[in-house]
Amino acid sequence: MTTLSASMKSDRRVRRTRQLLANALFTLMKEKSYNDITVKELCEAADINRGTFYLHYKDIDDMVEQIEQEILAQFEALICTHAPASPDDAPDRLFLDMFRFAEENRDLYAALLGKNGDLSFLRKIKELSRRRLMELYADRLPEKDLVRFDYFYSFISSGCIGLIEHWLFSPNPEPAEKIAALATDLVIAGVHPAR
Amino acid sequence: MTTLSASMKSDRRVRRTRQLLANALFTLMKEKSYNDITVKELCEAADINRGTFYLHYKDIDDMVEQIEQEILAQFEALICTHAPASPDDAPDRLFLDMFRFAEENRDLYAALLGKNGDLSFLRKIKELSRRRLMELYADRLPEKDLVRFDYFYSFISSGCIGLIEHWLFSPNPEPAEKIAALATDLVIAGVHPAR
DNA sequence: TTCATTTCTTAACATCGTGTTGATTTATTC
DNA sequence: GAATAAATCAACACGATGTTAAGAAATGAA
Repeated sequence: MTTLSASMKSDRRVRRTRQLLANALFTLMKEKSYNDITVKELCEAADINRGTFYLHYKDIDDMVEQIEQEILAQFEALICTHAPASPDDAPDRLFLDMFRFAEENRDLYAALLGKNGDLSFLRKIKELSRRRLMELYADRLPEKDLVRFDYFYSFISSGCIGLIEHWLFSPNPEPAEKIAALATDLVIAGVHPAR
Repeated sequence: MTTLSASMKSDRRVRRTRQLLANALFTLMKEKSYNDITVKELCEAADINRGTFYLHYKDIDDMVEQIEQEILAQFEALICTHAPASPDDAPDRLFLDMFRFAEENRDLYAALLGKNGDLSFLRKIKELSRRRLMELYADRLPEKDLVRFDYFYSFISSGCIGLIEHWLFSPNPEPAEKIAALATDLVIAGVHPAR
């Protein structure tokens, strides 16, 4: 059920079922808050027997959680490949990878960050980004004010997620490269247009 | 039911019932995702007859929506009192009001922005802030790049909400004045600590 | 205070989604 | 091809839902 035996994910049927369920969920989430998506209608949308759902997940929350864990693990692995930057480096490369990753997982991101999405997912990915940014750029700390430092990176990581949200739902989205460059600009040169 | 007759809100019993329900909801949301808070347990927590709930709300989603609408209307009224700033003004005053408002409605904010909160509320309040900031500082637009301008303010408004989140859940929160000043700094002087 | 009005309570009801079961069929791996 | 594992199907008890009608309690206005 919640046990992910080795066989469970290598079996093509399992992958198929889970994929169908995930796709159906993302589709339904475009129109309905996932609070009131029932297991019944999810399975009907996926054309999967309702009993089968319970072979994989405890309930819909559990399903979302598993999906989130998987994607967050990938995300963490990705941003941890970046070595601490040299003093003059900008976080271009890190941002680029982050935005590319969002691009590759557009459907999932759109569902979980959309208007019927999951706030806890937003918080988790934001916190991962924030922690990593702080680790990578800890040496640039203006030592006098630690609290301020915390708020700095809360602002930045939230801002970047804001960029992703705006980007995901814009009619004709720019390539990841452009957004990454923009994010770098904002973080390096400051955000105020009047500057 | 969903009809808010004039009498409905002036009657003390109505105010009492709705207040009890809201408090119970916020309390339950500290521990449970509001997906799986049932009407039954909510009413038991509020010590309100279950039938009474349905005199006020269609379901829990409807309840949350009504609460959000009310607070968002107040928020919008608040930020619309601010006249367009003179060219050299910083958004201190606007930020200060925003953070004070969050402080006054701490329980509600903590519930709706907490880990079991509502992403659509986050989006709405962010979008209101963003629109207002753009209206107030439209004249500072660096005309060459409109898309960039959009992203600018997505970044800023998300960043500010990020500050609020970090602030709400920090063990001993600073006064609103200090956060407002910090937000202004970030927006004016740029975010990068190395500067 | 009194009285008409409105809200809250109580209990009962049919309905629907839930989560589980056992038997059967289908698909996959080796 | 045979053994294994997953998906289907039908059936089940259970609990939350949303609604109803009648009675009790609280309210605001005269």
